[in-house]
Amino acid sequence: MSLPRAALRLVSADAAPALRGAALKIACSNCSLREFCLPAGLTEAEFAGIDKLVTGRRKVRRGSALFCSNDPFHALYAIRTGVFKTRVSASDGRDQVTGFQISGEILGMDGIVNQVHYCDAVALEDAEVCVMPFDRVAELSRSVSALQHHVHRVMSREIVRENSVMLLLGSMRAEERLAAFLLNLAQRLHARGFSRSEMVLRMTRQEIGSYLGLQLETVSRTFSRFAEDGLIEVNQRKVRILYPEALRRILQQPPDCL
Amino acid sequence: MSLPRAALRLVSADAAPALRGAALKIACSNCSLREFCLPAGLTEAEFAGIDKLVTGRRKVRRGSALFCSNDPFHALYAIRTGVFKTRVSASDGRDQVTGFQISGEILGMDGIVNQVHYCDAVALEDAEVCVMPFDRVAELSRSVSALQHHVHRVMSREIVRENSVMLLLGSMRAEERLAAFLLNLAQRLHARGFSRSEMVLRMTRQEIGSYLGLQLETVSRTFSRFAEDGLIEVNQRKVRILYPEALRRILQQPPDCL
DNA sequence: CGCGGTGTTGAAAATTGTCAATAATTGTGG
DNA sequence: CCACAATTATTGACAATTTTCAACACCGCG
Repeated sequence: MSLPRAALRLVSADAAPALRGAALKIACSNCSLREFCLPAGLTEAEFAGIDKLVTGRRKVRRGSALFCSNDPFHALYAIRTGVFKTRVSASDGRDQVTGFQISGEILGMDGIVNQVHYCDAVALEDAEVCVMPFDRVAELSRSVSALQHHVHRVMSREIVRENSVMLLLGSMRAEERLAAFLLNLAQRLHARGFSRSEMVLRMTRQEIGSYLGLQLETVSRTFSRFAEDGLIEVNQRKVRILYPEALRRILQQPPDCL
Repeated sequence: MSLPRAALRLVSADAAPALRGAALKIACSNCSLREFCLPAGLTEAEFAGIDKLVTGRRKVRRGSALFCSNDPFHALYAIRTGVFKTRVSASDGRDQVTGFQISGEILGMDGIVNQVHYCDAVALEDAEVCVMPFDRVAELSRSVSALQHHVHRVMSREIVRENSVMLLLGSMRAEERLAAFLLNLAQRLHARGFSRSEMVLRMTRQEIGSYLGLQLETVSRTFSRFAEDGLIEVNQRKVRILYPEALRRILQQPPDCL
């Protein structure tokens, strides 16, 4: 376990105002999440600029917020470690989880329009993010068109993601929603090198329910039904997908297919 | 009323292939929708560049698509006249209306990520849009930072809008959904100079239902209930809001307030 | 004038929500 | 390290909203 210890030292060094080498400080160029956060095919010179995008890292303890609704907006955040949820609240206190974000994904784009955040971003486990002040992002994208295009793509991807959540919320039944949730999460974890079939959920049934527009009891029951039918194994937060094709089939069945 | 007549002549001139002055062709600087489509506070010189953003206009007949899912992406579209719906489809044919767009609003941002459109944009009445090839938008925003910021804002605004639709779909009951729909549409129409209370819906009950995650019968019944309660007057597509405060109150009531 | 698409309304069915009780797990403090 | 409290998860019974199916009315257009 020497590597984590080194990482820890690096992090605590980050916090200190005086630093030896800027390259060591925060090196996107060496980051294993590069392919998720950054555009591909940058030149050396462009990388040098990009490395200056990230002005620091920030740790967020489980349960606390990276930012909240109405907080002033000044930066985008790239998740290094940990899982977040984003949520919006109605005036009467009801809230809606709008997404779960994992390493390599970007948080904060909701703040650009009004220079104020619209949602809360809460860590579901101890997490760390890279802070990218948005004025730097904007400035650098004026000269590095690969970065410009990347910013456009990341925002467009979020629009498309939300489109598909709207499809889920607007026209799927409980089983379909949960199947879509599990397949999507497994796919994103797998892209990051985790198991294709096993996962440990970092969110509660209530949070899953909020995201899927269901009550927590319905989520729990649907998990149980999937388990009974042999599609998955569930033990609290530990989920193993046994028959991904069956889950995919649930998604594609119109409601009147018995 | 000499201005409108001039505008009309301008429009018909646009249709002709041979044009005298490019400045006359498509003049964002003179467009009454400027405040919706474009950044505020541009210099003369910047306007000159912006006017070159729009390469042409395109008419879309009622019922036909401006673009469809899987169409190659190359432009954003600013709506001049008419109302559109956007919709996404599941593999089994079910579809979900993801939004209704009116004059001054921007279509096509879903296409940026994969250079292919993710949704369909269908005109609900005869419509006309300004075509803004995206590579021009990108290039010009590298030099005109007000435009760059505007593009970021428009995309962020769409992310925020979809967030609030997720809240609607995930945690509101039928009455709340319809109230939110009516208030939102009325507000957008009013910002464009239409009546605050009277409107003619361009979409069917089915389309409203799809957008709100409800069946068309539920939409119809909820309209009738609002009318019975004196909140609105409904006659087919003609709707008049009588007590906007009551509609707003419906939105803010938690479901267990009787 | 009639036809097709659209809208309204009723009755019954079904999915999901609500309430409640219990079990399992996690975190905390002694 | 154990025990207790608090949070989270599961399951059942019942209620409620919404969907489904069906019949009919309305409107606009050819």
